[in-house]
Amino acid sequence: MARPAKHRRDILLEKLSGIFRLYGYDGASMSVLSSASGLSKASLYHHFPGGKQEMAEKVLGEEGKRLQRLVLEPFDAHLRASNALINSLQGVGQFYDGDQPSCLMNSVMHGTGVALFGQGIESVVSAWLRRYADAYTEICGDRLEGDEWAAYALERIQGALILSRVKSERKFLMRCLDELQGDVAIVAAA
Amino acid sequence: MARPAKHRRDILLEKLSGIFRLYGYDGASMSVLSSASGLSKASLYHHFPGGKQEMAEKVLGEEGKRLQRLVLEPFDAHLRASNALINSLQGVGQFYDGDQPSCLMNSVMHGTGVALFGQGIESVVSAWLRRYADAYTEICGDRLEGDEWAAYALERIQGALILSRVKSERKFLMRCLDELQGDVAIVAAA
DNA sequence: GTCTATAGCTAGATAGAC
DNA sequence: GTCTATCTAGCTATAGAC
Repeated sequence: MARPAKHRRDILLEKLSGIFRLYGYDGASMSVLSSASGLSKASLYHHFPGGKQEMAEKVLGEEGKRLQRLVLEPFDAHLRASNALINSLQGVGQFYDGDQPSCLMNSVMHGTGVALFGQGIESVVSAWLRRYADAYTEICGDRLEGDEWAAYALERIQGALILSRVKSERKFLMRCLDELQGDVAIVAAA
Repeated sequence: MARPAKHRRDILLEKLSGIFRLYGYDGASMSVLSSASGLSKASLYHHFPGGKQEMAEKVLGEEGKRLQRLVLEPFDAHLRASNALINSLQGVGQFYDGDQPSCLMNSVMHGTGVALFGQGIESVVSAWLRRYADAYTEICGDRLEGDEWAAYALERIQGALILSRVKSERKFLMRCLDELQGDVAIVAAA
């Protein structure tokens, strides 16, 4: 008997995550969350006594774990910095999956969500920036250049997500990730 | 007597614009729009009989005109393509003003706003992409490279706006615009 | 753990006085 | 052109049966 409850909770969180991603925090009403999850509003309150805010917290927590696993953990594997970076960029492609990839953290960073989650999101983004800056600094030997490349990489990724969503084409994200991996390979070979 | 009514309407639209930018479409409630504008809800309905949707339409219309004037019009001035691009990138810096610049179109591209304004925003972004692609193609002589640079430029700009907002620092946008102008100058000189 | 029913409130929108 | 007062619908959240 393989713990179906936990499994179902993961699925539930994924459904809720999809709604917050599409609607943002204020746009994700309890009615929408209820029909998307297939549970009544009362049942949702049973699972998340803190209501919508707790749902968003849990969903963002899972998203943070996913980012940690796919994008940040490659840097803990004691690889060469260039290989860790390339693995991480491939992880980014998995992290932002689907045909119209978009960033949950960006979706909830408006209206009520800013006050509730802005600080947490800022610290996640900062950690991501720091990892990339450290790795690229190790590759090119210049701290300033490493900082600038990290900002450059995150800008391209986040901007590509916006273009992908606006134009409904995943290719912007894919091409951006390919080019970033190319950058790393070139600088690492030099 | 210099048409104070029109002047005040501009100011009103700017106040409303700031709210939609911060809160998104769903998060911008009539109460918030009312207190931010200093007008009662009934007065807002006098100016915008179509309610919140019409407010957002008018605000997005003004934003479109601003983008046209600051970012796209440089390409109609019969300059060399490289100079037009550099002028346009300086226009981007004016278009996204303030200490924590952010994109109104991105803010309303969630929840209800997608169905209402998604198509209009897509066409604005496409026009922007096309202008940059044409100009860069003229500079480097390669259509494919022009298309790719246009996507690259818009990704960096939109991504820099996200980083600027998350980290509350305008420097990401400024550095990105400086580097894009540097790119253009280098390729134009080659 | 799930539901129906509903409380209490706030949303968008209107009526009508001034 | 602005306001207060108010409507209805939808919101978040809870009570209580099963």
